[in-house]
Amino acid sequence: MTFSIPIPPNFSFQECLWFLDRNYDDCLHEIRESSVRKLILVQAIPILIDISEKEQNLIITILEGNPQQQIVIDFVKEWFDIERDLTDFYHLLHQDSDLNYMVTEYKGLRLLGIPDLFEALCWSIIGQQINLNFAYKLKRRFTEVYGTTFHFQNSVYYAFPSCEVVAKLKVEDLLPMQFSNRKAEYLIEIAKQFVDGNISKAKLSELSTDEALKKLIQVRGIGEWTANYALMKSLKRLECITYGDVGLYNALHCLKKFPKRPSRGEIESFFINFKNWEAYTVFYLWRSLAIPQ
DNA sequence: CACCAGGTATGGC
DNA sequence: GCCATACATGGT
Repeated sequence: MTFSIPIPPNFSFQECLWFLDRNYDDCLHEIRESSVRKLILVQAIPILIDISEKEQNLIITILEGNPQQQIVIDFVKEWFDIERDLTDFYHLLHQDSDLNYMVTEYKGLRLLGIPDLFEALCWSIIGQQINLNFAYKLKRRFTEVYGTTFHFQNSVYYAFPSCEVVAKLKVEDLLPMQFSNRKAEYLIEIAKQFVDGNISKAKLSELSTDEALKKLIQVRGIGEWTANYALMKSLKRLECITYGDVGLYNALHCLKKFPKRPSRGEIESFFINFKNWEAYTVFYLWRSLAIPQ
C-alpha cells in the first residue's frame, strides 16, 4: 500500500533526514539511502512504514500491517511537522545577523517530533546529564528488551516500550542496563503516572503551555528542561525554551552571541526576538551544533 | 585523573 | 528565590 503527501513550501526531506541521521545509533528509525523506515504502533498493532520523496510528494509505503490510511498520514505529518508555515520564522531568523545564515543553510528543516508523549518524557529523562552517545545506547538496551520488536527483510525494527510495561518494572530490572538508580526510579514513576491517567497527551493538550509545564514539573524527575523538551517535541508548543540546556548554551556561545555561558536572563532577552518561534529557534541552534558530515 | 555531558532533587541561607 | 552539592556513568 502506497500513498503520498504533497510537499509544502519550506520543507526539505533531505534536511529532515539529515537530522534523523546525525551519527547517532537511534533504534527507533532506520535511515536508508533515500528513505526512512519506522515501526509505529496503531492500537498496539505494529505498522512498518517507509517514507521517501518523489516529485514534490512524500511517498509513504506500508511495508507491514493494514492500518487506516489517515492514521498513518496524520502520524507522518506530526512527526515531520509538515503543516507548519515557516514563513514568519524565516523572517525572524533573517533579521538576526548571527543566525540568518540558517535560512539558507537549513532551509526546510522541520522540528522533528516525538508524537508519543511517554516516549518523549522517557527519552529526555534518559538523556539528562549524560552524553548523547551513551543516552542512545541506554535507549536501545531499554527498547530491545521492553519495546515491541518486528523483523522485516533481515532488519529489526523497534517501537518504544509502553507505559504499561514500564510501570510494572522494578529499579533492579534497569540497573544491569546501566541506568542509574535515579533514572530507573524516574522512568518507572512516570510510567505509573501514565497508567493511572494522571498524565496523558490528551489531558495536557487541554492546558495552556504554562499549566502543562507546571503539571509535568510536579512529577519527580521532570524538571524545567525535561518539561519544555517534552512539550516542544510531543505537543509542538513552539514557545518552549529548554532552559538549562547545555547544548543550547554552547550553540549560542559558539555563534558569539555571548562571550561565556549565558545566564537565564540573557537567554530570555535573546529569545524576545523569536516570539512564538522559540522552540524552532532552539531546534535550529541544536542543528548548528551538529558535526558537518 | 580531572572534567564534562541536550539535569534534577535536596538542603541551606 | 538563589546557590552548592550529590547523583551515576561513559567519553575525552
